[in-house]
Amino acid sequence: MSSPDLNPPQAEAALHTHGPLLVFAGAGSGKTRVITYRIANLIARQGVAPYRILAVTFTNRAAKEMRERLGKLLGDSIARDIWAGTFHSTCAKLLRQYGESVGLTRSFVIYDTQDQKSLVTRILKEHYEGDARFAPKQVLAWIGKQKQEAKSPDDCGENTFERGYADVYALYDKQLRACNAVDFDDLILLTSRILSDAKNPDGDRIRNRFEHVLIDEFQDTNAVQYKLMRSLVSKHQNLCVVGDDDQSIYSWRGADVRNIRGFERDFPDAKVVKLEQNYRSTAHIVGAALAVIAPSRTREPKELWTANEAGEPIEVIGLETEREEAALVVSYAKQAREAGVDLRGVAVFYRINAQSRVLEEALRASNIPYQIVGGMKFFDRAEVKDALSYLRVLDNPKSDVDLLRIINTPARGIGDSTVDKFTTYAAFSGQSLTDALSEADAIADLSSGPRKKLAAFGKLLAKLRDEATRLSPSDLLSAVLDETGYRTSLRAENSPEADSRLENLQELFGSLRDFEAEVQAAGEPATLAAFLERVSLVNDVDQMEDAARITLMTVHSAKGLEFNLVLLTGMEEEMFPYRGFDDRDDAQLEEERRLAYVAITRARQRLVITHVQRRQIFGTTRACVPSRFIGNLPHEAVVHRSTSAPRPRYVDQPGYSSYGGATGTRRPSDQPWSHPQGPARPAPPPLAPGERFVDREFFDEGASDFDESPKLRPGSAVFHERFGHGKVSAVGGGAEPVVTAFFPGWGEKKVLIKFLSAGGR
DNA sequence: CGCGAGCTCTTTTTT
DNA sequence: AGAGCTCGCG
Repeated sequence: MSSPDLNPPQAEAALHTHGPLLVFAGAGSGKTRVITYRIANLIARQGVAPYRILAVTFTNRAAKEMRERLGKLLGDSIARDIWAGTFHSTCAKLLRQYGESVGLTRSFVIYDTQDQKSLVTRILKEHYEGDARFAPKQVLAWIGKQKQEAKSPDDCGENTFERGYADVYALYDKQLRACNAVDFDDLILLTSRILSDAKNPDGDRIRNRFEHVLIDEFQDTNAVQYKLMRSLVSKHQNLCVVGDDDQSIYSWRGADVRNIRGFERDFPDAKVVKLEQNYRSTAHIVGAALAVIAPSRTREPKELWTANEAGEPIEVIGLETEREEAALVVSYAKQAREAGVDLRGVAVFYRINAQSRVLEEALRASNIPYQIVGGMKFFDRAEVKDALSYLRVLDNPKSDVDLLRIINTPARGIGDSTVDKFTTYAAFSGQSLTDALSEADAIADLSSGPRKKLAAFGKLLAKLRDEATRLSPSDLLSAVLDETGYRTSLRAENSPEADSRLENLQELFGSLRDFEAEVQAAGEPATLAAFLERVSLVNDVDQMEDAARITLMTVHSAKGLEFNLVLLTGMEEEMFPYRGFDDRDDAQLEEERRLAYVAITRARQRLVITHVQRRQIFGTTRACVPSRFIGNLPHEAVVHRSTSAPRPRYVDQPGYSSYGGATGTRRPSDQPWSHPQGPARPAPPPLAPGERFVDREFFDEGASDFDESPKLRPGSAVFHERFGHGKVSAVGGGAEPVVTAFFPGWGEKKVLIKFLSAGGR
């Protein structure tokens, strides 16, 4: 296997067989090739049984691709036996088999974000009526964080405030178990518990099962995942982790880049290999990526390089508005299509999903075939979730969240007050809602009408559950849609919206059919449970179609993918690096920088970067200046174009020193960006309330084409009679001249601009 | 009880 | 800008 297929470090990694191995795999350095060759080597030369190899990937799509490649090297029947999947899907599979000791039966369901929210809302209503301390979203974020750090309710809650959260956490977990349900974080956490419980024989069973463990995208593992991994390999230490600290972009969901940076501390015997030659991109693109990541403070030392030719220069294009930007994307796509380029190789990236709509509209209007990854997911649509809730509650009767979702969908006269009394009864008698349904006649609080309706609903479900034992999953779905009247009620609406819902249900049916065919082809039974699990754990990248269309997605979704032509849009301060409501700290800014690095390194041949002067987003118009990351690009690798004359802009824009080639190659400083207009601007005298805010210095000189209201922008310092000094967080568009501003001591306030004056400090 | 209008609130990135 | 929610009416 020291073949010409692999360069020396690649071969070194691929031929490693025992003990811990850390592979730093630079972008485009042939990582997947190394992983597949290494697994092939373990099987073909070392005689390791394929089913004793676990390969954890970041997406199910990556797992599938790995399997396909291995299929070519070793044959499909061997490749099929390898355990390959994400942390979440692997753990789900293990819990189906070994979940009993942590309180799960085989038919447990996986609650998604929406389900979690409805469960927590119900708990808060029941136990904390009227307590404003708890907002479901915040509580869930906090619980998620604890779970990602492997903390149980008893392990957390240092102060009173957190203690309150910990109590909700305990109730929430109790409810989940009562529902025979888990959330995403539980998949990892519960598996980890099984493994680290010395008294649990299942832990050893799992451990013994895997002789070799491989983890890809290791820089994006969190604390529980790390813990799980350590106990998984504690006996044999046959562990190979592959990653790139420069591509760590998931700290916001608990990923800890220290897992990769500190790997050698926990595994002192680890062999370390660095893959530094990039085979993917042109030299210009590699150079651009390096220049963007270079100012990063904390990096594992490594040198990415390429022997590829320089290629086309990177185009940086300035436009007026997001609509023009979309038109530019269309024109590049058209150009590509007319040149006979395969549209599969073209991608459009953006920082946040909200940017996709304008792009989508423009592409649709121009008949350019495209697909969008992310955003509103198919399986998140209300009608699809309704149908799935029926299936889930048939499979797992204890799932109260699902039962509540469908108890009055379609409307069957069971209103809120009936539901309240019913759930109270169930809680009081300690039953699941499904069980309580069969006693509907005995609920003293209810009058005969609601009792009858509940009982009828219970009979309907019982009938369907009976049919479920005989029908295939797809036939069961048909039965559900018919017998519940769901289809009929949508047809009766006779509206375009209802028609599109019916189409979506048809699509769900189709996808269930596809699933059955696929699973049966692999010689396995197509169970409803397996389908529901797959639906819970697929992401949009997994679902990406391999059709001849261009692809639109966030930079996060693009991780691990590559395209011949990448159009990277919205490269403006505040958008990318993104700044939401709050200022960000250095660590967050570093992550934005790594995100930009990921974006650039997805491109093979051509990279086009666009930025606009003003952008309409979240209902307001923002003035925009080019991103500091544009300022980092090496002069010689870039051509600048603009559809309009350059306009004046803030000269002290941090991290951005040259635009249109004005000042050349000076390395920009990389300061926190919280004050784009620069610190310590002299304060103009406050105006009397009622006077208009017209401080020229605060606004862009070239912005006369804005609209009628004064040109405050996020970050502008303002003064208000009552609230004092503050900072604008958003500018309200439309007729009302209002802005949202943050005032220390008062919080976010929406105020009329006429009551504001320019306020320095 | 169900529906609709108006209101508020949010607005990163996702398994 | 958009979704989701609450409130009031039929």
